Amino acid sequence: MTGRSQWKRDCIECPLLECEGLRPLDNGQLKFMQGFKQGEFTIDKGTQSLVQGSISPHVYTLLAGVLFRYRILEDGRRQIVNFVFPGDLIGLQGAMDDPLLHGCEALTNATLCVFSRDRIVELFAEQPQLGYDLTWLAAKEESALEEHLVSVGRRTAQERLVCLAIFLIERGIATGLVKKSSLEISITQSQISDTLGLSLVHTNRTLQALRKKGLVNWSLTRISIPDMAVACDFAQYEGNAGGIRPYI
Amino acid sequence: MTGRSQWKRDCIECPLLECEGLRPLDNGQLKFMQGFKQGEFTIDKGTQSLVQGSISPHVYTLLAGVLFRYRILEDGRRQIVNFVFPGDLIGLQGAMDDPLLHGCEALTNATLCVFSRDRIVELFAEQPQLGYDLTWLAAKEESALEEHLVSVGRRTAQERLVCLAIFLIERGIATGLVKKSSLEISITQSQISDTLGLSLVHTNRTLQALRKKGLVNWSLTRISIPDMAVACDFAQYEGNAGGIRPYI
DNA sequence: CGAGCTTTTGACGGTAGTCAACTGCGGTGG
DNA sequence: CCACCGCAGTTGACTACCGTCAAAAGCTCG
Repeated sequence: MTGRSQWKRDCIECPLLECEGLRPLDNGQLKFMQGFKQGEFTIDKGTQSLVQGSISPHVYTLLAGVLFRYRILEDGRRQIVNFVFPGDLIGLQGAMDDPLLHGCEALTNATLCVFSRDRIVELFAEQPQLGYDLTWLAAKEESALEEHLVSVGRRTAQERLVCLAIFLIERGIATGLVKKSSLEISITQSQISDTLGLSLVHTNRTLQALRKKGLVNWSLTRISIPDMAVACDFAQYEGNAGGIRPYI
Repeated sequence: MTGRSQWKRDCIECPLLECEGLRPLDNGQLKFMQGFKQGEFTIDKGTQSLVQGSISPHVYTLLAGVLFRYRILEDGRRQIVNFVFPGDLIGLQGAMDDPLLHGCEALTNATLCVFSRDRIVELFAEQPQLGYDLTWLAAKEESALEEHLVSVGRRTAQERLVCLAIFLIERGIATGLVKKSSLEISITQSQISDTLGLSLVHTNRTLQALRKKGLVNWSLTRISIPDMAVACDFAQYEGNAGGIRPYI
């Protein structure tokens, strides 16, 4: 795990408490989490956090920033599997006995909250509601992956791009990252293509086509969708990545 | 929910207790599950169980048989998202407040164990270990979906087919469905193509090519892999769908 | 100003999709 | 009993979406 280690901020000051899209913890839960929390650390944009293949003794909650998770095949082909927004949990799979099958890279500078995987069992025993929330998060993640799978398996290149844009914007809205209906985030076309199972060149051409159609404007630093309803209709997107989520 | 309703078999007689790949429940857990269980029912091969879009008041554990889960777009395009083997949980997402985004169809005659979603909270409160197991299952499912996503996004048609075959056989072994190193199950080529994001015709041709290469033999009723090591190598498959799983 | 990354563009090729017809098999019913 | 139907699989011809290769143009940064 790379990154600069930091002080241990109190959970009462947790930045996620002010996040619109997240259901805040109650006092008892905060107190428990305070003891559960091992610390925080930040990572810089572009750096790896979890590394594929390693067994991590930790679980993390993303406090700020955006990451993405990916898997890489032996010959280098990469598939980006999902994006991680504030409040999302990382490393749960690794915590469940198995070596980590995916890596994680930061799209922006980010800060993570660290928990010990060994003590997850305590969490279930002492805070059933938090255990339930953990399952909720896992189920939601599963649902997002399913939608993603539908895109890659059955949607055309243009539809995939539109779906991804909508998904990211919905998640951005829920986590307060969207301003003036556009999401400021740097995703390279190479990353987009690895997300959608397309080649870089084709991704580029498809993006241009969508700009021309006025469906999605996606530059290196910003995503915006002029008319969300039209876009959803075009891509046959129904998923709901918004809504209130629990966390930690 | 279609299907014939049945008597309520005791959990002590649960067929899953004898399944090699599943970690059996202890007596306390069995007792709890007995009260938690609402009944059983069977569905016939080819029938729908969960229906996309509905809100189900139940969660199910598959006791016998094999199902698959899928999502359908408005215009009819279908993506099969995963296969369900004995011991797997179904409907967790629906239980977590959201309308069900996928449907479920039986590949064989199957029998399901029914639980009430309302009482899931009790489970977390009274049986933390089972709550943990639930999360474990969700995390494992997530992991399987990721691997599937890598296939559809980044593997060639031949690799995808080989991966799927390996995955199904591994799961079949773990649940005792594999005999003489071949899995007897009826999956149509149409279903395969909807799983892998390919067209029906291309799936057919790819299957033939793999038969010719001697990598995978996949007929309407049976899947077998002559040399598992060679197949794994060919498909760059590392995932581990085997291993002991918890259930319920 | 040059190095390196990202985007863009052009040309070409191949994997995979579409359309369509035909075979084989099992079940149903006249 | 056999014609008929429906489903699954197979095959051929054609198309096109998308991948690969290659090169150039913009940008950022040291």
